[in-house]
Amino acid sequence: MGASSGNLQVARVALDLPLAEAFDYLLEADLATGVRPGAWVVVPWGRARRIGIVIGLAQTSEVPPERLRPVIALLDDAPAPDEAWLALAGFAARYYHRGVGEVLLPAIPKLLRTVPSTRARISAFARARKRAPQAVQPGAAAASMPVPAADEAGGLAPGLAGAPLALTGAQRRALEALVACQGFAVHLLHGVTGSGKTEVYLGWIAHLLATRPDAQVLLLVPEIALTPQLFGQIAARFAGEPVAVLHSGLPDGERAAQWLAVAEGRVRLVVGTRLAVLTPMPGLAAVVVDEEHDASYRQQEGVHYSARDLAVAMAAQRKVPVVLGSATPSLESWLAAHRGRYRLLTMPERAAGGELPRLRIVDPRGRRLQHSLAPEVVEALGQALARGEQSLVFVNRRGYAPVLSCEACGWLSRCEHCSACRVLHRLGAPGGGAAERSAAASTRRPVPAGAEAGAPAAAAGPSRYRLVCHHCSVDVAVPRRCPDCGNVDLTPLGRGTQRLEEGLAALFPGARIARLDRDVARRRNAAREVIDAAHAGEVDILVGTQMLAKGHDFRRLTLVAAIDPDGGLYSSDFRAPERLFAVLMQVAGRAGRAGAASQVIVQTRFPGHPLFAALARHDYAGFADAQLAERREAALPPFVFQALLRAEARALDAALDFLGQAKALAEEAAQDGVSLFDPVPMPLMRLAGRERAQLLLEASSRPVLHAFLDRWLHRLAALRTPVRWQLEVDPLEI
DNA sequence: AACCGTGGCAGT
DNA sequence: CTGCCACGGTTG
Repeated sequence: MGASSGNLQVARVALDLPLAEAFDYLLEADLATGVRPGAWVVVPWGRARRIGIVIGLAQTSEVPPERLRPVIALLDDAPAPDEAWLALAGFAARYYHRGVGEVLLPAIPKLLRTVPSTRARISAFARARKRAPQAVQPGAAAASMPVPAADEAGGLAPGLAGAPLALTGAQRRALEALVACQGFAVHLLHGVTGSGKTEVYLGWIAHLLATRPDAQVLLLVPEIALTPQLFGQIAARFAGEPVAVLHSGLPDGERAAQWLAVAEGRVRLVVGTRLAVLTPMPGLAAVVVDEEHDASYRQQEGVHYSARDLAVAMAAQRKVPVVLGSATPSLESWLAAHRGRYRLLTMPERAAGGELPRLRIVDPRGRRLQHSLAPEVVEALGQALARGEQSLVFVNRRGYAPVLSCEACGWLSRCEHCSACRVLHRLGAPGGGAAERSAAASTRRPVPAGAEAGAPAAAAGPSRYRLVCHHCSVDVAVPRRCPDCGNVDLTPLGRGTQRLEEGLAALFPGARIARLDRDVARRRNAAREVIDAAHAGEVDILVGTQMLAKGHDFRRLTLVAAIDPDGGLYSSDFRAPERLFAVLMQVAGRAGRAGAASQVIVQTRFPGHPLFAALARHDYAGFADAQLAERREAALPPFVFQALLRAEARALDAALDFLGQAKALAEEAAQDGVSLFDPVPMPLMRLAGRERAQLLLEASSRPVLHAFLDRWLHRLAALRTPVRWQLEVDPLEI
């Protein structure tokens, strides 16, 4: 155990392993002088070799010297050591209670962290360095960013003029506050949909880049937001400025090239999804997190970090300002603004001068519904159609119907592997037999009247429908008769996007209807085609999920109808109302952006719910304050701090047993301010054939939480168990 | 995580 | 007696 003394040169190396520890290696004389923290090295790992990052140097090691093996090579071709990057990874590792290597190495593109073969004539770094990011072209989409050409790295000559913009008073005030800001500060930019937040970000970024030649700025966006529209705005503003784009959909070579250009400070403007936050940025001068409330900032694999929270931590470490922007900020950010930790910048009006849409709440109960639509909805759609204006029908369920049932015996289309029902999906267009792939993306002509008659499973034959589990993706044929009682008359319950699309086609035979959801978007470019068609005025009614909610600016859209968005209202998840309010606000915000009078109709069976009253007033602040009061009363986040231990095993009892042992250990390590709950099966208890359970714990403060977790995890790691487990800090779904 | 060695048991 | 898998301990 005792540290050996002596004059060793030891490098502590972080490796891509799910282990908390870094590993010690000897630095032999030839490397001892060149290796610093942050250096990229090749080390032996058993019989293999791995790339690691040196996180520290020492003269001694806990490991007996005879067991230390030497560092094989220093990758002197790699980016220069970046201490700020190490510091951020160190913070993330401590905060999420994981190893530094688990944070650092997955943040590096695969091509750059594979051990170089001795036969390769040119290193991966040299290859990646040859391609440098280019300026964004107007209309470029993230998936089809211009392929960087060789030797364009030096192409930073161009002017930054950008089109001078007419800013609203609120935009100008927000921009002035940002421009005046020196050092670390968090700004919460709360602007209603259409208030022009992007112009404020871009104006600020332009100012920074114009005044500081070496500055780098990071613009984080949600997954779905890498749209042509955003790149159009960037291109208009930053003519000729190379822009790096980082997201998980890039081909390996391109990802490596973009990443390296950022890490070496050759690109000043970086736009990316959550993973971009862990890219080294030597010149970081500012960070923007757009739609900061968005759940896609949470990494779901490996270390479950929040890119928004890491962006704030990084800004604090680097002493630079950060802007969190949203029309519906997370309650965590809203509270921080209330308490004065964040500076609140408000933009209450739309930039184009358009009125916010009028909002009506319609109760479908006891009404004569047509294809599950209340008369007010049908009438408003008809009127918009007659005026030649566009409508958007929002349903947050994809597929044809959420469940298939047997009314004779109560059978439901449950998934065998998950605790959820399989969703009925239609494979072809309602009128023809074409496959989903070809039919869905294009706008359709109406189907012959009566096409929807009867229950589809029976009327159309099972081959045109499938039952799909949205959790494990198992996809089975629709049974011809009830598996339990033999009844041939199976009934789809509820409505998804496909069934609503079909209903609308029957109601409005002359209308051009297009659907957009994840099924449509699966086909390459299909989402783009639908959006383009909508922009070109080739669509009268858009039907879809929240995919339609973000970032799009449909000029002729004057009606938004949200159909039965009730799922979130009385859910066991205390964050459900917050998410529902955000998505409704966002989808409502698609209406009337060009200034035309517009309306939003929410069809709901709970018209008296205060959420809708606040929504009708466009009153985010009122809603958020009421939610915070409830959360305070119930001692829920953001007033307490949570962590969740999840366990997964073939049998539920094994998972629960493990969590029981974990709880016993926790009670030994517990302290004032920490409360432990009982192990319970997870809401989606069974997933892909694995049984899952969880143990929730709460603490009165972050320091208390982290001190407790340190002691607890130490004991937990010593517990040998076949159960897979993982700790989630600040869990979003409980 | 990936790899190795050990040990149990079935099969030729 | 060999071969295969399952488990558990190690990797510096």
